[in-house]
Amino acid sequence: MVVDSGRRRPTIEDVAAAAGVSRGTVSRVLNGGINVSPAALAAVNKAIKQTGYVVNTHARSLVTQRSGSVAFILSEPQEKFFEDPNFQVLLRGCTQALAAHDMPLLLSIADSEPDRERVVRFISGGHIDGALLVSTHAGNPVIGRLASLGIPTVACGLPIGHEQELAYVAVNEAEGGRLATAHLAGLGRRRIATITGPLDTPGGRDRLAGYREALSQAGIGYDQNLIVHGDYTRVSGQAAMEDLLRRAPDLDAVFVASDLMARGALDALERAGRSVPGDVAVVGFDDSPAASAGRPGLTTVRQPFKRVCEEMVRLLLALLDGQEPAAVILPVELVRRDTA
Amino acid sequence: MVVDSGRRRPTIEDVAAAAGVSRGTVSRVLNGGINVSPAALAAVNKAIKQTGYVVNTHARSLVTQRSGSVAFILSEPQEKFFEDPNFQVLLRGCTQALAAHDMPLLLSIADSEPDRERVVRFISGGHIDGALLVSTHAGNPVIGRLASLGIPTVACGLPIGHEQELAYVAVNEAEGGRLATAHLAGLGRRRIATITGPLDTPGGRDRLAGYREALSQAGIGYDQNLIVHGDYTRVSGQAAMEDLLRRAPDLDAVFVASDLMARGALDALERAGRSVPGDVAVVGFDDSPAASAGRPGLTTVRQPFKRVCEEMVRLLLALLDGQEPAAVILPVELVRRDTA
DNA sequence: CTGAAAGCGCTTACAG
DNA sequence: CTGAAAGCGCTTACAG
Repeated sequence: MVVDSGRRRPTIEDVAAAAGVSRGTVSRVLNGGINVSPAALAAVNKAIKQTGYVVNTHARSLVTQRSGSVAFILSEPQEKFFEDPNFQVLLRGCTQALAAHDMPLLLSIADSEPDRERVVRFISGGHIDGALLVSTHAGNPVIGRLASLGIPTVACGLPIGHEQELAYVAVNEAEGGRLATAHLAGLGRRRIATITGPLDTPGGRDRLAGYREALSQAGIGYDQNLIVHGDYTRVSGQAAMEDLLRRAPDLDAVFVASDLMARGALDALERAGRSVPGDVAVVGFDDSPAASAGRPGLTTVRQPFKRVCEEMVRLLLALLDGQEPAAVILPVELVRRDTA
Repeated sequence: MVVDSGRRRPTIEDVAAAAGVSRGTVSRVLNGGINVSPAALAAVNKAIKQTGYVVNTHARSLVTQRSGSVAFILSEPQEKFFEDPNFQVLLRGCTQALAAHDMPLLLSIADSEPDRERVVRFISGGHIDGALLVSTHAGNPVIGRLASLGIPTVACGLPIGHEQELAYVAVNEAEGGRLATAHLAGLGRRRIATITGPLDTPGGRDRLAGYREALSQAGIGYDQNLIVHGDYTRVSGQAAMEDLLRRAPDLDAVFVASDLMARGALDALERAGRSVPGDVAVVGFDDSPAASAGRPGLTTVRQPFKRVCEEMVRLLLALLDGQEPAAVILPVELVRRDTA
């Protein structure tokens, strides 16, 4: 490939001339090589290499009415964005899944009302073909806007209140909560507490449901004192654990709805002089670096983030292809480390 | 504004018709309103509102030969990307600084050789006007590629080995190291250790230089045993601290070249039964959430990340405007909390 | 200050 | 299978 930033970039015309065919034929080669003779195909490919031709996406988009790019919309309060490692994992995964289709990812951050306005304006300006949406909270206005604008959108996680309109990829949250709690019960623990996420998030709501289900399956009674809520941050996990230790000093296990909160809970347990897992067994959720890096290694429920991203991109491409919105639910699995 | 995803989007032609002027006049209004009569200006603006017109960027780019978007290139090994909160801060800051200019940010992750190839191909395809580059390590091949392709590029941090070719925004790393160490000396500490970053990064190299300068200014001798190296991760900070405690059990302070490593160092000190700041005073670097959230609050050197991002974008726009590459060095400041 | 027109680089029926 | 041609929606000299 000849790269030359100084000279005019070669166009389809240059390739056609070099290959001795028409512009139409070059274009056909570029778009899948259908209805092209083997000889022409070979000539054009050679000419492309020779000239260092790269398609001008703007010219292409102008006629196809497609931008060939998608927006990744992160609609979370700022603090979350900074702290929660899952966003980074999702962003990275989606970038790479799209790159595999040669599609660039436009990052849009919409964590304030003016930003949301701007993002919606940008989206409705036709700059992108579709959107990948990451927003955990129910009632986020961006969700409704995208849906009503008819922008092909795939949400990450259950879009509470818009399950019917939007395509989405979620993990089996309830099963994760059940798995974690059943594991603790299987260890012989009977006073199993839980630190949930916000209840207006699927992760908050459904992991708790799984917890309750596991308790009932294990024949363990339900105790309101063993349930406290956090907001997925490390400090909230620590505060929640301190709260639990006050309310239920006899607890012997805790299922925490995120690894980050679990780390905070471990801090609190250490300060309270409780050994882990001896006195209190702990299971987190996510299998993020917060679980695998650092000591002790955190037993947790693994979310298949890479797979989530791949499915999101697959679903979005299907939408762009005219298919109906679909939902994908992915399985989770327990990862045993040191804390339970 | 009328948004209608069903109907054909209005074009400049529709606006011209509604305003009773030619397409050229509408275009002039769109591009700054120069050489347009007040009456025409008003009519066009009204027509734009009425029709809900939004410019088709592809058509515009096709004629202007400018994409109007820039790439944010993150060229770091995967682990770093996941753990280091600074990348997230930079990404967010640049996204917002660009959004203020109505420019979208294309995220490009180049942490493996195939990815680097892809990113360079994408960039050289003319899809973007310029690049914001985040890559801490010297000798990163992407830097040279961008420079030789003539892509307007602004680096975050000193681009070691390419200081003359590339525009960049950096903080005064050496001054940060000096400030932190001088603060420790001012506290009466005399056995001041340091945990550096990798020495092929400006942050590793220059913060260490500042440390040495402060020692010499304070009349404290230099002791090789008090210097160990980490890689900016939390676990590396912990390991480095353990190493230091073995090599120099009498140390009474430590300057750590990142907050995350400092957290790891605090873990090690706690395990070793050293009180902070009583036995050992600790200063970090960055003023990231790792410093402000969590206990104890970490005394640290604040990097003005928001400002860094704004300057990067300003510099890039200047480059796109034909100006010569410039460098901006931003000041740092000490933030006192609990650990020193 | 304004309009008519050329042209940016593609794709895609259409006719052959 | 292939070429000639129209057209996507803009911007920008050019002439007035």
